[in-house]
Amino acid sequence: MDGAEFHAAVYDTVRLIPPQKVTSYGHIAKLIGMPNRSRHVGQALKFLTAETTPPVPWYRVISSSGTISSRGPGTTGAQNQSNELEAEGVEVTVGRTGEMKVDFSVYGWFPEPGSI
DNA sequence: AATTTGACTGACA
DNA sequence: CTGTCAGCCAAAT
Repeated sequence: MDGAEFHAAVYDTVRLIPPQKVTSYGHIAKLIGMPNRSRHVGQALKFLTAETTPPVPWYRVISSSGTISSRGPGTTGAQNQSNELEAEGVEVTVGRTGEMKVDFSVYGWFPEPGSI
């Protein structure tokens, strides 16, 4: 599997995430069959943002601790991501420091590899 | 060619 | 709760 196939595998897996559900980078990597490529999942996702067909719901992928990665100062990305999630009906908890969290016990999606 | 970076994770203090 | 450390690897510097 080369870089392009890795990208395609990530996109396909992200598209499998059901509405109103979220999962983590590490689990995406696991589903692909490469549990130690969590960082590259993030790299593949940042390369998106452009309109793809069909679209990739990248905003349903967050860190394993249930928090949305801030990626840079300002209200870029992360704020938009929480907006998208709330639009889907996912409850996003925001603390006083701007921390954005999603309750995995309610919205988490972690199927076993091979069950999909 | 060598070093650093990064939308990460898990374990531990 | 916060912070540190090690493991991971393609891409960027």
